[in-house]
Amino acid sequence: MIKRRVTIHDIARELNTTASTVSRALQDHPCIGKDMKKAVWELTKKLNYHPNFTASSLRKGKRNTIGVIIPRIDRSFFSSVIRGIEDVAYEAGYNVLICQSYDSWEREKSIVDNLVNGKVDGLIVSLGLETKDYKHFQSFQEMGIPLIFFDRAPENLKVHKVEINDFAGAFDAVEHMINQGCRNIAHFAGPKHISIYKYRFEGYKAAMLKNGLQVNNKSVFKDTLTREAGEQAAIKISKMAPMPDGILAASDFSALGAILAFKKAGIKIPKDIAVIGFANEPFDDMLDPGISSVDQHSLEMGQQSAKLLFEAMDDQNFSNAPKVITLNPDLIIRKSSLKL
Amino acid sequence: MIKRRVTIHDIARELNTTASTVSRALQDHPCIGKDMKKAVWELTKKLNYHPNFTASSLRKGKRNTIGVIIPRIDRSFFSSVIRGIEDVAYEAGYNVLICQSYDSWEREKSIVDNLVNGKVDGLIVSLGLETKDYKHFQSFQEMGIPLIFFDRAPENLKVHKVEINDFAGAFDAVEHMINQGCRNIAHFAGPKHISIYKYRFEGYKAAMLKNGLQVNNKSVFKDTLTREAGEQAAIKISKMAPMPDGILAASDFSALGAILAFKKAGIKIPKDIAVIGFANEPFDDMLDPGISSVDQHSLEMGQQSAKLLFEAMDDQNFSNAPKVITLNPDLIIRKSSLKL
DNA sequence: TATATTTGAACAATCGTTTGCATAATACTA
DNA sequence: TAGTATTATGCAAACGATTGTTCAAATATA
Repeated sequence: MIKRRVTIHDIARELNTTASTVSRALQDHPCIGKDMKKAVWELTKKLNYHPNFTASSLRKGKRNTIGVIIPRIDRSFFSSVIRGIEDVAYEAGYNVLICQSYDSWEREKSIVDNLVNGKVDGLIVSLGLETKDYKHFQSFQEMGIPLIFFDRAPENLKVHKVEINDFAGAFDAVEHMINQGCRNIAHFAGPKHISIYKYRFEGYKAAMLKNGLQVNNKSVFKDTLTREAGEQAAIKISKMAPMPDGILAASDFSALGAILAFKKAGIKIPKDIAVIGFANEPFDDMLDPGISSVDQHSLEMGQQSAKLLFEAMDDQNFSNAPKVITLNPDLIIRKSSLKL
Repeated sequence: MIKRRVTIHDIARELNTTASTVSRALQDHPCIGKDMKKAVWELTKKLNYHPNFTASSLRKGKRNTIGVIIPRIDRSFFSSVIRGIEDVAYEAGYNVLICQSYDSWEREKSIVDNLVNGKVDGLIVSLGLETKDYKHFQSFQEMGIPLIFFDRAPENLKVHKVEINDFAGAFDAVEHMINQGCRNIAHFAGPKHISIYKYRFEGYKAAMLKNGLQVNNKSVFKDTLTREAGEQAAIKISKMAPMPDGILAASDFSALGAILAFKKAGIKIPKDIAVIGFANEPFDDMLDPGISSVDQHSLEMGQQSAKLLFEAMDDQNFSNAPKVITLNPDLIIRKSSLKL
């Protein structure tokens, strides 16, 4: 049984004044006298008054809420990004609305459509794996609601985004393995239509070529992002002759799957084969051997995304010049890649 | 540059009718003629009309949004619960507002105060570690906004909650270790003022006593929930004589810390000492040995919490009889506790 | 004392939808 | 033909806060 809320009108009636005066008093408006303010403050306490946020939002045309769309929240990368976002939003007095696309284009579209009706003042998105066109974000843009992408961003589109230098991350990881004596390095790739995976692949190739090493097509495993896929790939690798002596995985999960499969097969890591993953998931540090990985600064990515969004919301003309923030990844070296 | 939104008045003007007719047409109200409906529908498409959610919320007194307060989101237990909540909410056409208390009483209070102004139609909470009184939730209750707790719920308070049978979880885990030959089992406990940790401790004691085993005060490690605390405790344990031959940790993280410390010290798991944790974190399955753990059905906990909240929101008189849903934990047995 | 200035507060419109009630037009019954 | 249903629509008042404008009283100035 929801009780009728106390409103500023109730306060006004009790004090023989009007709602506008009460409203101004609550905002500490200079035009309101000291006594009146005091009286209002005291009565709000007494009556347990809470301003109606919806009414205020409607009048002010601002919801103080930002939306976040991610594939799913129970992935440490994403939950960590959200932590960063929520943190910045909280400081700014904003709330965060979370939506999961589950990598489904259908659901992503339905979420965007649901959010476009003024529920949020801005939106932060990491695209689902299925998403290849971005029409559903158009109405958002048309409404003039600021939009920021992070990690998985649309390619060839002038939008604000926060990303890491995936090319450099992959490049450095591969060079590190080469320095450790690897000469025949395999790659666990992700879907090429997603730019982050494309760039990781490019970085891998570039490092190989720069060091005079061949990229063998057989050593590039497509769509190998999950633990299971990593296991399968490892089984194939263990049967190759000559067997690769290093792997750059585009995901920590496939790196994990491979490592566990190798262990089972009696293949030594890093002695027989070095492994480096991507994302620096918490478990990298818990395993033996620890998994070397490219840290994506997920927390910072969230913070930067939120900050960029707030900039865009503050500055009306911000959208004219899409801003791209590129974070530098850090190669976290652990035992899985230390041959020397 | 936010453009002025198209409103039902714009639609009405164009069609020489009124806003109320447009509104009803959009709702497919039986009182509106077919032709008019069609005309309205077509014009909304053409003008790219999106209903203003805030205005609708204000009028209907309903926000279609639920709030969630958790200590922090980048813990797989919590992110998994939220996944469950968001899932159920999405199906019901509700949005989810996420807030992190960081286990701070101060912040928790500030969040609750911020949410009480009608931002949400209902609230799901897992308390912060610092929280010992629940006054800040009172205004929420007074407003008649349904409130559900999960996992960390207030004790001795008649509130709706979803919890697992922590007593049974701990009890079963200890009996399992006893069956594996353990006789001197230690416990890594959490703060006693939080009921879940209290019950885990009780379950541990009960299983010991039932099997004629002593509970040694020295074997109960207080506030040992983090990886670091687990490491410290393991170091102490390794110096005890006789050394315990089993540990029930109230957290997977302290179990992890202990296992890593034991490994370093050359103490064999489970041969020298068995270890069981709590929460069945994803990493339990990745380590060698795998960590046995009490699964808390986090996803289901989220789903049930959301469902319970929706029940409470539907039924005005629901609050009269606080409902408690208790999930049965599952003991997931892995190598860390298999001596036989 | 008359006028100008400042201060404090009231009036009323507005944000965009929703909805109870009134009304007009048409169809149907007696 | 009058009277009753039925159908389709308009009118206007909400929802609760915000804010530009107006107005009255109090104070200061000439």
